[in-house]
Amino acid sequence: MLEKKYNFSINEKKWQDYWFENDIYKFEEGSNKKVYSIDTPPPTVNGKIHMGHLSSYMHIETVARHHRMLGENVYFPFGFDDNGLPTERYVEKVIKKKAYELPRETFVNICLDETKKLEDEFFDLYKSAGFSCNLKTHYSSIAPRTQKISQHSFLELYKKGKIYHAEAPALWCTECRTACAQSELEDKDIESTFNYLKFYISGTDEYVVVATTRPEMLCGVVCVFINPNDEKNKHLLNKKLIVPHFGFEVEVLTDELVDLEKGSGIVMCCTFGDNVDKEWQRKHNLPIKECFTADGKMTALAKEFEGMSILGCRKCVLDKLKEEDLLIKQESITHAVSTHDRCGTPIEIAVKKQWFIDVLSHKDELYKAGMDCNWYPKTMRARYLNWVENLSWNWCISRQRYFGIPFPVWFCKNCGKLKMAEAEDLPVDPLKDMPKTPCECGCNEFVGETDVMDTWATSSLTPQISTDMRTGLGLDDTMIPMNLRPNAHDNIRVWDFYTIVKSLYHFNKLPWSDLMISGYVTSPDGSKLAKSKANSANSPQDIIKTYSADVTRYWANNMTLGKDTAFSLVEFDNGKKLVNKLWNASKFVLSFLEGYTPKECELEIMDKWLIEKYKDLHDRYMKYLAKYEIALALNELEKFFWSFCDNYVELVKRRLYNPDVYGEGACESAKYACYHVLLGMLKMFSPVIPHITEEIYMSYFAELEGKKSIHISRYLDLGNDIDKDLIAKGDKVLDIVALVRQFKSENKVSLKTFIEDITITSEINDFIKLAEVDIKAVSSAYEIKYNDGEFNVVVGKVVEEEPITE
RNA sequence: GGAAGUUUAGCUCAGUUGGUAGAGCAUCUGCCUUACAAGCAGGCGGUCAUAGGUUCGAGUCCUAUAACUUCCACCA
Repeated sequence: MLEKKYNFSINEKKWQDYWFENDIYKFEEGSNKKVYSIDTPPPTVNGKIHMGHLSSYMHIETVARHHRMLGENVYFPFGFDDNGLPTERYVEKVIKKKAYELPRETFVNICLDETKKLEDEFFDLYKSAGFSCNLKTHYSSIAPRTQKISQHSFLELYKKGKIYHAEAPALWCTECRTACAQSELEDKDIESTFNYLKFYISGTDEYVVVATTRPEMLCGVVCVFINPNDEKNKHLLNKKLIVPHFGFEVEVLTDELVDLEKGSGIVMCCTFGDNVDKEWQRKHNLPIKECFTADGKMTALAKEFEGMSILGCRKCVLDKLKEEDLLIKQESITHAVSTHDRCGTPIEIAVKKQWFIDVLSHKDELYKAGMDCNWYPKTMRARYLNWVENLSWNWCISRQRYFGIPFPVWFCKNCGKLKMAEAEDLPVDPLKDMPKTPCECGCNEFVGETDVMDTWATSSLTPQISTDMRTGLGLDDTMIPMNLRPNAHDNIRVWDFYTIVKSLYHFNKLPWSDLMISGYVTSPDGSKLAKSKANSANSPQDIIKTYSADVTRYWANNMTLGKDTAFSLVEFDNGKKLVNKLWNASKFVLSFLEGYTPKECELEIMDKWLIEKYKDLHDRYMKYLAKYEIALALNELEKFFWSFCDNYVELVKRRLYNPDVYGEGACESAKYACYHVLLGMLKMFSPVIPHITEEIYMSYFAELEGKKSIHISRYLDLGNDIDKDLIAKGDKVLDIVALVRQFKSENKVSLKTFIEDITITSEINDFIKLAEVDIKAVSSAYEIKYNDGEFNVVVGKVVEEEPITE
């Protein structure tokens, strides 16, 4: 028997431990069931998890549990993304020191310690949310086995000519002192000034006006551009201009990209101030002048400003220009500047030796791959395609950092030639290990590559990393394509894109067939939820503690797929009510089922009706979930459940209470319907609210079904042959009951008040007569009278005494 | 500048392939009914952003407009 009140804090813990200890969710090796594999997002280990992350995982959870109950063998791995810049920045904050202030090895060791601590915290949270992924054996993106796969991928793609090492312009963060990728850019509105400067024409007293937002880059000007159709300025061609203050001369060149309308129509080009400069440098083969160092200090080119920060130098140069009467005017502007998403520092372009994966020459294939994947919701495909179309940089995978997977590469001390590691020796650390064979030039001494890989170079291999946990096959396509990649929409251009790149290049296959894209949880005012706010009162830990994991999961699963939702605690109340109602309804129904074993019997008409309604619900529920529309499936189920409580149970409870009055057969029939429909509903609720459904299931159904958990049982499928006619007629009976209730409500009497008679006019009286006993019981009526005709119900007089049944 | 999304009851949102506008919350009126007052019954409340179009019929399809949101590009 179920207790009077359900205590979630005791029960949730109880079942979490039970599931964990009994390996309820384990992947069944050697089973011949259909496999359903999920490429679980490994959380980035760089701080706290907020409600947005949690809700996204709760969607994945529901899908995993759903497929398990469809009878599939669900591969639901788990891992941590615990290397790379995000982790380094987290650690730098914790220890209040920059990575470069410590010896490399010391810093890496601190990273390993700190991530371990955080991972324990994450682990507890995942468990307390009732997650059914494999928490026992998880992968880590810094672990040796992962390093091996990642380095192997590097070697393979290098062999295939997809990776190249080149001194080329790359996006550079002066704060993190590393190169980064296009996907790490984030626009930020920054206040600045547009400065109109005098460029004198060499050998004359005339000058032209050139506008710039970056006067500190004057020392790096390599030429000046005008539009080839610029009549006003064409006299400048073949003349030289003098760069203000710095005094050196530059040529005037033409290019279509120059906007005639902007500024004076004359643009200075430095290498590199922005993307266009990068284009021009390549196109016109311009010299490269480095104005600043890796950490954002001006170089000797800046003359007296050497050593200053970029912004400091800007200010001093402007002062100087004013002093020398070279600054005509300044306009205040706010413009969008590309910044580094990890630290918010404006991104520069710097030339360094970097490792790149070629993506620009495969745009077409990458575009097609996006077309071939199934995106849920469909509109998310556009974001991917939009990103691929706008790609303008090859994927720079090298980072001048420390806590990452090293490149398995050395350089010969003698000839400087690259030396790649052998696949069988992986993983290698080129700073500790040495190649086993000499260089082609005969030299035996090497210098290891100090750069490390971008974290996405590794996490783009999660299909292989998680497969490897099972098979130990490393870089292998045994489980490719996986069934599902779930993540939030911010990761489309990053993780999803890079994973497609790797899978296409390695195996010429899509990494997965389906993508399920979650929306964001925003603050109540609609702004982004920041990780920094995760410690507030609404931390996942606190929410789960206060509202239970089930209610939190209910909340998360009510979000429409792909749509951002403002976080609101009010929404949790519905979940609380549902859980409470489910408990009470189950308690009530089970009180009649004690000792009952289901067996076929002659069914009363309204019991048949309920079964048909259930089949209809089951059908719609499955169709929605097949499209990952969890919220809609849940909504259908809830509507059915509340109607089951308020209508069906009310209709049959007297039959259940009084078999002596209504007959054993009528009671059996109600029990049959109650048993199946309650069980079926519990199963359908269980992916979303796994704890309370388990508690109810285990108290009664588990033994009869011979299962050790509801979560490894199958859904209750009562067939697809739905009798729509019976459903419509039964619904008419509910209409009659509703009209009687309305009558009593309008007359302000209790629903149990007895009435003399009900006169029903309808065209389906033969059917209604079959339900007469139930109608009489629920409406406390003495007598039902029938007329043929258009549907109408007339309720008779209220009477004082109890009607005599039979 | 390009793309996507949103606009439905006071609030938060559902609304499958076109067929009489839905739920929860809020509010109001009742009801302690042998599971549940964290409940039950009932009521009030909507020119479905605007303007056109297709259709026997449009919240749903098409075209334009407006407002808001997001992504991308621009960054001289």
